[in-house]
Amino acid sequence: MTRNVRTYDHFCVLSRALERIGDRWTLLVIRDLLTGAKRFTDLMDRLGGITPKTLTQRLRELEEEGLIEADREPGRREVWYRLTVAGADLAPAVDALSWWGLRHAWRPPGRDEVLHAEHLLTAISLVIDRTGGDRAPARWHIELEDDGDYVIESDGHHWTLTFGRPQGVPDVTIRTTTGDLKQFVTDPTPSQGSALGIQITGTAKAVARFHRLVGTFAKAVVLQPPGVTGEPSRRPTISSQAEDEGGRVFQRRS
Amino acid sequence: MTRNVRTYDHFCVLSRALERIGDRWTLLVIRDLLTGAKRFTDLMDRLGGITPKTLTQRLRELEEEGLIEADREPGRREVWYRLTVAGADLAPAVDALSWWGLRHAWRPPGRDEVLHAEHLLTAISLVIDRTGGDRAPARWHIELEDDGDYVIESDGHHWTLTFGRPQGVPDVTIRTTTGDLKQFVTDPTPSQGSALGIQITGTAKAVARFHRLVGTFAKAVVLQPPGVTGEPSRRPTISSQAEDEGGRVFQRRS
DNA sequence: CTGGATCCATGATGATACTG
DNA sequence: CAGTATCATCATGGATCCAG
Repeated sequence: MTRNVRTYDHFCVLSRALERIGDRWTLLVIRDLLTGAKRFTDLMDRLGGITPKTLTQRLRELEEEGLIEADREPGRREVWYRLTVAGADLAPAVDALSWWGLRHAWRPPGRDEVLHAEHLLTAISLVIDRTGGDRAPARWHIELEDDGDYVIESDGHHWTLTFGRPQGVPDVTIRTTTGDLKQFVTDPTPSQGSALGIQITGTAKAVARFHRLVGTFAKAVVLQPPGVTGEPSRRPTISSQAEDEGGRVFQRRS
Repeated sequence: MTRNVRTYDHFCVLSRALERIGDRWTLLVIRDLLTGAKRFTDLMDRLGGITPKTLTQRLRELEEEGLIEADREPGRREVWYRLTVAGADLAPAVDALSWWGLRHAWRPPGRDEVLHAEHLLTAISLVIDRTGGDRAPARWHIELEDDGDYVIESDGHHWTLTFGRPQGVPDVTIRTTTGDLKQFVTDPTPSQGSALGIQITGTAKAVARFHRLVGTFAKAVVLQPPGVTGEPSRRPTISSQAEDEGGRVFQRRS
């Protein structure tokens, strides 16, 4: 009798959590739904390499466990998947893991790696939220000609990314493509924006703030693939309070 | 050519993190090392059901990725595994996932589920840290006759659990066994402590605070297995700011 | 006893093609 | 658009054995 690989049978809150969201792909599905409801093919686009079989299986499991809901309207082909409150409550955990990944598992994009605009924007939002002290309200509308609309905004406390058109008037509107956006964030200056033909509109002050804050991301991480700007960097380049000092060991928290 | 199951090949910080700690058992190993260095068999004890083959593999992977270090002193049998700074930096992510598990994936202990004292104490520390406003400094020494020493303490900002004897003088000392501890936390009153023969020493004030804070855990969760005190509860019983209201759906964060 | 290694079985996942 | 179906492969579990 082989033990069920999907459970741990421990009396432990972390084991319980991992039984629900610890399977391969699961947390990536949650991540993509945290920015807003999506269709099956929207998720397939973002989860490059997943097979439809696996995605179906994950969606069914998540639905059964009450983390997502499927919106199947009769007479409509599309099925929209969205998080329940329990699912959306994973946001702090997803953010904590992403933040760790940014600092300790960073590497420049590989040659054959899929880059979806949403995940680049997620990383930008995360860096702006966690490294800058600037949390004053803002709303940036990013229109990607090849991938729809995104909104990066701060409510005065936190920066978040959402998929879809903005609710309310944006301070800054950016119109470009995924490819140009990727180029731009490595050097988010007005001149680079012009060179790439990116349309950025808004008040001079708001646009300057946009450039400055996106600059914190460019400074924080290395986007160029190995060989373009020098040595590949497998070491983290972002510092936090208790940062690596070359393998020194310590004992729980700071 | 089958794709490597251990990578995602996405340019995404969460994917990068999950490639390192997303495998089965990996985050549970991290969790057990977050409370202090452990030996192979210490980990085997806590990771009930893991095979030595899998544990060896996980330890090698984590060592290679720089998240743990193995302390192999010549002339000594034991190998001590401990977190590097990069590994210990996973603490916020582990805590966030555990906290989600406590609220949304709780269930009473199953009949055949392994309960290790360390994981019960982890959950207690987490609840005290996140639900109470009481973060004044404290140091509780828990001596388990069958499982060594633990310390739950607050530095004035956060409550943490560590494995091993306390550094400094504890405010409260609790001497008992794993089984009695499990019984006690369901009803952490002085009378129940006496009935179980648990030795609790310290000033009256400190001991009263201990009982009160452990009581927040008892009130927060249901420890009894189904049938003992009534209906099984698969629903979470702890409330946080944005709590489930029966499947209502919303859009990213609160 | 600790700290593993080995062999085989099984189930989860991937590749590819196809369908209502 | 939203999946199913079929086959192949790899990770994990069970059981057992072993060296210092």
